[in-house]
Amino acid sequence: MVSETAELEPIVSALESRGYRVTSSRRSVLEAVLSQADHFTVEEILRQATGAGRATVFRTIRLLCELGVLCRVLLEDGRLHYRLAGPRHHHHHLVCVTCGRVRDLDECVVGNLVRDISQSTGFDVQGHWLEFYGLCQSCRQAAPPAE
Amino acid sequence: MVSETAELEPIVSALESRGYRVTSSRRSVLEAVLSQADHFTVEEILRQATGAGRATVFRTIRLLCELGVLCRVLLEDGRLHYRLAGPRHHHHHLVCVTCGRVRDLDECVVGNLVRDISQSTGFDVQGHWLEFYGLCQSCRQAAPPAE
DNA sequence: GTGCATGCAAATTTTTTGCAGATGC
DNA sequence: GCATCTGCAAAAAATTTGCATGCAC
Repeated sequence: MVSETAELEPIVSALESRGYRVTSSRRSVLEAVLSQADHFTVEEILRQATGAGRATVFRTIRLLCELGVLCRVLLEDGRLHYRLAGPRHHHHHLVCVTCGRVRDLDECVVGNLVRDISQSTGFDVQGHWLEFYGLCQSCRQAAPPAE
Repeated sequence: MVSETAELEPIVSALESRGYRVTSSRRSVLEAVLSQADHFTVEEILRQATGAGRATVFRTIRLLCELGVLCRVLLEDGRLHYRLAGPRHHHHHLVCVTCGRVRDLDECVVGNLVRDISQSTGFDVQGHWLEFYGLCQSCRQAAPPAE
C-alpha cells in the first residue's frame, strides 16, 4: 500500500492555515478517510478511526466538508456518502450503480445551463447539485448486453 | 381553501390501477400531503396525518415515491424533503434558498449532457439527480442588491 | 496559560421491524 | 374469504449535546 503521508500533509496544512488545531483525533480521522477506496459513510470512519470518539468523528467529517477536503456523494437512493475531494474544486460525480465506484467529472458541465435557467426563470441561480448514475466501463462489459 | 378532492382522486385511481388498496390510512396521508404548500418532511406528515400510524406514514410516503406521485427534493444541506410530482414525469427543481419555495423545471435540461458524458467517459449514464439553488424573483427583489 | 477540542454517555431524532388483528375488495 | 394493510411498541440506526478534562499552540 502506498504511504498516505503525502496526502495527509496538505490537509494538515489546510487545517493549520485556517487556525484549526491538528490533534491526534483529527489525524486519526484523516488517516481513516485517506485509507478508503472510494466513498464512505461516517459509520465506516467510526469503525476505523479508533483513536477518536464518536462525536469527534462526526464533528471532524463535518469540518472536512466545510474546508472542501471532503465532498458529499448523493447515491441514487438518497443516501449521503462522503469522498475525498482532492485538489479539484467544484466538480460532479459519475456513480456506478453496480460496483459503486465513483468517477469525477473535473469540470462542471452545467455552467451554461445555469445561465439559461437564470434568464428564463428570473431566478438568481447560485448553486446546484448534480450526480450521474450508470454503469462504468468495466461493469458494462461484465453485464449482459441490453435485451 | 380549495378542495383537494380534485387532486386526490387521480392518485387514488393510480393506487387502484396498480392493485394497491385504498385504505383510510392511505387517504389520510394523501390528504396531509395535498395540504402542504410546497415540499415537506415525513415528520410534517406524521404530525398532520393523525389517522395513520407512524410506520404507515413512512410506508405510504415510500410507496408514493415509487409510484411517482411524490418526488424527492434534495436541499442544499443534504436533507431530503418530498413534494408532489404532479402529472409531469422526470423534472428538476429550483429551490429558493431564502423562502424555500420550489419551482419546477418541466423539461430535463441535461439530456444532451448525458449523451456527451457517456461518449467521453465510457459510462453508460442511466440516471441523474439535479437540483438548483438560488433566489427566486421575489426574494431577489426583497434582498439587498449585490455589493 | 488559555481556549479550542475531546471523550463519554445520555438524549434526540429518524426509520424500521415483527406480528397479531383489522379491513378493502 | 383472504391477502393486503395497519397499528403498536420496541428495536435499530443515525446524530447531537453538555460538560468536565485534556492538550495544541
